[in-house]
Amino acid sequence: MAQADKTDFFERVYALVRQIPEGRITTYGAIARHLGSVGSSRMVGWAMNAAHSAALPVPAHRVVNRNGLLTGKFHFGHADLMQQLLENEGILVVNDKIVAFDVLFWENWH
DNA sequence: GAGGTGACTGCGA
DNA sequence: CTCGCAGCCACCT
Repeated sequence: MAQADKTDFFERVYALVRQIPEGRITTYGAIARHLGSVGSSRMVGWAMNAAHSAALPVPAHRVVNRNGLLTGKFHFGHADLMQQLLENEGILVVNDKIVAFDVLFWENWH
């Protein structure tokens, strides 16, 4: 299976994000930590950038920063799109920030 | 081959 | 509480 190298890195991120149930969210640090690279949190965000080219849809709107702030909302094509997607799943967002984000925080990968 | 950038995080002042 | 700096790894020019 020596076909995917660094591409596998993105797939790992996509896999984790897709495993997030509807109405739940996670953080870049949690994903990076699960990947085994806590300091590579930036790579997680970069993987999301490639998510736009992903064959399957990646609920990147469920991924926010450590503060629960919609940092990547600007990359969804529209600044309010990410918030609309979250609200559409029952997640309340105020000031581009997720309410009770620590409660909705998904980290069941452990 | 080298430099710069980036959807982050943590710690110090 | 707010602001600034350094670390991290992959991609782009």
